[in-house]
Amino acid sequence: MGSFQQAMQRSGLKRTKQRECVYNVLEKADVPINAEQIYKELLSESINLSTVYRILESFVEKDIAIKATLGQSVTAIYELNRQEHKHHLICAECHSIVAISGCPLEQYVEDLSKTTHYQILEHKLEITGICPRCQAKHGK
Amino acid sequence: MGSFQQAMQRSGLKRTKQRECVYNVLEKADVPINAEQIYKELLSESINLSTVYRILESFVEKDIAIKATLGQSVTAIYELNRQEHKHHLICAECHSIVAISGCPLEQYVEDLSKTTHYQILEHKLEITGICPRCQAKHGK
DNA sequence: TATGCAAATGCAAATTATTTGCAAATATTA
DNA sequence: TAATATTTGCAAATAATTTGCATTTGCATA
Repeated sequence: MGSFQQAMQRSGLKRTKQRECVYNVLEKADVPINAEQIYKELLSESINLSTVYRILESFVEKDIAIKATLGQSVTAIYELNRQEHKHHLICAECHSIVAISGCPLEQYVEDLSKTTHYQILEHKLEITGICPRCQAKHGK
Repeated sequence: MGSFQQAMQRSGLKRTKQRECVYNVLEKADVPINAEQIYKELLSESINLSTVYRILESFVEKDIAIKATLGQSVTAIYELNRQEHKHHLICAECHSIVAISGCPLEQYVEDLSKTTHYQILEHKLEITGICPRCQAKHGK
């Protein structure tokens, strides 16, 4: 069974063409994307933008997707809730997002839990910089 | 000299009543706040909301303040750019924010810069958990 | 201390991101 | 296949933020 079908089954959401389209776009994206980007990706399917928003909302509600905001941007971004824990590198100029492999914080978070007595649930690390391409633009 | 006056002098921004008001609100806030909150705080001064936004923009431009978004919220929040680099521990239940002393990422960020060829500017770490007090509530 | 001018502000209107009401369409279940 | 609760499309509403433009103000300098 496809992972979309599984997700619908577990969550109790109906298996519609629109949900499948949005799911597929999220699945093939390797960085978080916003509603507008998903909508544009699906122009040929002529899904309504408000439907995209509603689908994303339902996905977040059911833990199928994760909603977040990054940096100074005020646009919500979404990604499939894959188990793997990931962080991102954001370019301050072109706003491109790159995933970083590995998490430098595992041990730290464990220690922190002991010293603060917080029950740590999750963490988010955002690193901002200038990507090599934008640096090159300056060099010229 | 007040730190507002200093900030205006260093940045070259004019020292206006409105800027001083916004600065003071930011200065006395110990967590980041949004434009609407600042506006409401200043109702008695009757500053226009768009002026608040413009002032915040100019502060961010001049590194007097820092703009960010947190979690799933799509509203920008602002805080004075106090030099100290800090991370925060956020309680998922009572939403209290606690500052963490020390940064576990200094070496990591330096290494990352070498491997990715990004010119790293800054980073933000958000740790979410349940604070001891909220845990205790459950225990009962 | 007055004056000129760029910068800053207020106000209203525009834009962008997101949400909502409602009627029509569709998936699921019996 | 019919019944029904869910989902979608569309248009309009709302929330957050930005912009154009006329007016005001801070500050340099005469």
